[in-house]
Amino acid sequence: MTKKMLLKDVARLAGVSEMTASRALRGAPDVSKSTRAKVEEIARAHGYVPNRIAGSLSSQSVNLVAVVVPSLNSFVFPEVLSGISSVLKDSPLKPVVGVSGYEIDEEEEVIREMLSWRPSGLIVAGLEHSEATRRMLLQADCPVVEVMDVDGTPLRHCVGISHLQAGRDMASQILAQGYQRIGFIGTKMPQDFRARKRFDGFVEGLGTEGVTLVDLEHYAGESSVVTGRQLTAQMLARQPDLDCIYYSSDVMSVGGYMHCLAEGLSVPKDVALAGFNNLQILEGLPLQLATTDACRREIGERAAEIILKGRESSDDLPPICETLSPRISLGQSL
Amino acid sequence: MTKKMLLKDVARLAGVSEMTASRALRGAPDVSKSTRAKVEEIARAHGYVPNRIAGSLSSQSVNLVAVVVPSLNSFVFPEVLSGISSVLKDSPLKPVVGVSGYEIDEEEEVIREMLSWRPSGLIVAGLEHSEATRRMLLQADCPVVEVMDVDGTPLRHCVGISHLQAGRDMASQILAQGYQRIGFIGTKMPQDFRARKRFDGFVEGLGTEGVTLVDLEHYAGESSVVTGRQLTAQMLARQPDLDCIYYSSDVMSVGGYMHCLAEGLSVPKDVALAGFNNLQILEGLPLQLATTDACRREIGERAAEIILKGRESSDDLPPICETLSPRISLGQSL
DNA sequence: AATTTAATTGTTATCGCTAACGGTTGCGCA
DNA sequence: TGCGCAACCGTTAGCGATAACAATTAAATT
Repeated sequence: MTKKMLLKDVARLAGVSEMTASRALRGAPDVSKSTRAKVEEIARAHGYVPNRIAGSLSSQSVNLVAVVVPSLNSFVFPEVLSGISSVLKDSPLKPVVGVSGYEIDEEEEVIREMLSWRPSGLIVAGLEHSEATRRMLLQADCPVVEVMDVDGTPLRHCVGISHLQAGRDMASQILAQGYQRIGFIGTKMPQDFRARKRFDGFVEGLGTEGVTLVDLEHYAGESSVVTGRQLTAQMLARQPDLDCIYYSSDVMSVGGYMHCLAEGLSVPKDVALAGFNNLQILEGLPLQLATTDACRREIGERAAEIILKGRESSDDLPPICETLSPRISLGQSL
Repeated sequence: MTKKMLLKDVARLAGVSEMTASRALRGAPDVSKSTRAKVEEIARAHGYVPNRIAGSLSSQSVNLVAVVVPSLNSFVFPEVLSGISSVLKDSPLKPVVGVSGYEIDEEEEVIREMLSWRPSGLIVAGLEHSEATRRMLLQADCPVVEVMDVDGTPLRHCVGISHLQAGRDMASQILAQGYQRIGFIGTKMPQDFRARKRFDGFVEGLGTEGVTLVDLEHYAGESSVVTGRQLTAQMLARQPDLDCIYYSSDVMSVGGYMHCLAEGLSVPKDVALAGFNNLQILEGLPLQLATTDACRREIGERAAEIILKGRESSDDLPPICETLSPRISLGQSL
């Protein structure tokens, strides 16, 4: 009870060999009911916690799934995680999260760290990686799933939506409502490739109708309500006759809406607003803001299913690429 | 390049012993510049990723800090994490997050899993654990820090605030503003011990002035803006003459505020609102909502510092308990 | 030149657990 | 009685790295 218990201690106290104790505690077969009970009893009584470092080294298997996301503050990845967890729930696998901070070099470091633990699978947000990261992922002897985005060349497996298309679709919806003087406000712009793709798709979509952006703000920091509010205030000050703003995230569009509330502007009469992600935060607002559902939870679920599938089949899984269809909801702000 | 590289492969290719290769790659001293360069070059060229499972078993040290929190959706723990990360940044330690879902049994399982990896430290939210968890934590041969809450008996180290006091303080502030018909809305109530303590402190605080709660809602699900809005609507329908509502979280008070905006109620004239946590989401609102800063980031930082300190000193750290002082901000909603 | 001393590199022995395989026991059935 | 087959349990040999110590070389000192 005092010093750290090892398997051999449990075995000795139970009067069996280490191997039998190991089998008993792991729920492996070939152990009689009675000895299993005795071993379990002793282990519990002495607070034995198996050393998975040793166990994993020996069994050459680690029941962890590495999940690498850019941020945990952005409200978007916790939902992906929760999709992953729910699928992994009734399997021996557990998700482990790493955060890359929207930095491609940080991502490399995090992924190297993750892979050094030899996980049973790896799920990473995005298709853009450093060359070294790409090599690591290709050589990793576990299934690797790139998620969120399908605009690009997946290494092998991939689950996501087309952000280019999401941008285009929102553009066509906005144009269909008759808006003409349109602005865009985005955050993390150089680094957030998906936001960038939505922007590109949006501009392209406007272009097909001969419309060009009236104003544009690319903010380097992370999304937040207050940032959305400030940038909206600035943009409307610059362009008083703007009639619609598309934001890189709902967090920002909520900020824009807050600005309108504070200034007594009517949405969408004075200015229309649209965001992206369909975050939960939109739900309680007095006005339903337009957004595109990014299928975050489902992406997590599908990715986890691929990992599970890869574990079952001994040989390599054929490449899987699932493109989900995001749903636009116009709400009352367009 | 094709098959998985081991240290011995790197060593062979570099024409040195495994030990030298190991030293070179770990940046250990006693390796000549030239051989170090050669080894590093070969490792990089072949995409060698060290096996930390083996390394950790051998060195009997794992550079991970386990962090167990109830949830990642609640907007509150990511900030604690970020405090932890920032302190761990320039140390070899890396945080690993586990989620207990506000369930004491789930927490036990997650902590057992975490400890089975023999981390260098463990940070866990809350002071309430199952008996088995308590035993595990006492026996763990790494520093354990309980965070967020100081109302109770810490196992050893502890960093947090008094939620009882936070509740009392908010009560006295509210009473000082002259409110008398007061309601409380809380979520995760049976399981979220800290919300419960704030509630208890709040009721006690009101009691010292002879005031009792007019209405009370204990919602089982997680906090969200929309839930806050709905419960507020219901409560105000039941108690039209309520003049103030205290919420278990800012997420909920924002929902209450949204209800007021939607219904054209004036805050605080028609009803005053107060939340807890000082979440970032409060920042962009048209009206500053009253709240108490829970010192989340600082709690994370202090906890991480204790872990680092514990690593340095070979012998056991004397128990440390840091009680931070939450700051109330009245904003414009009281 | 002989001998320290420091700088490098190699050898050996684990780390704690589990895969693989080898025994032992007991029972059914011919 | 004796063979075959489960059911159970033990022995041996690593898993891939590193700590600790031994050995070698090179540089420095007397």
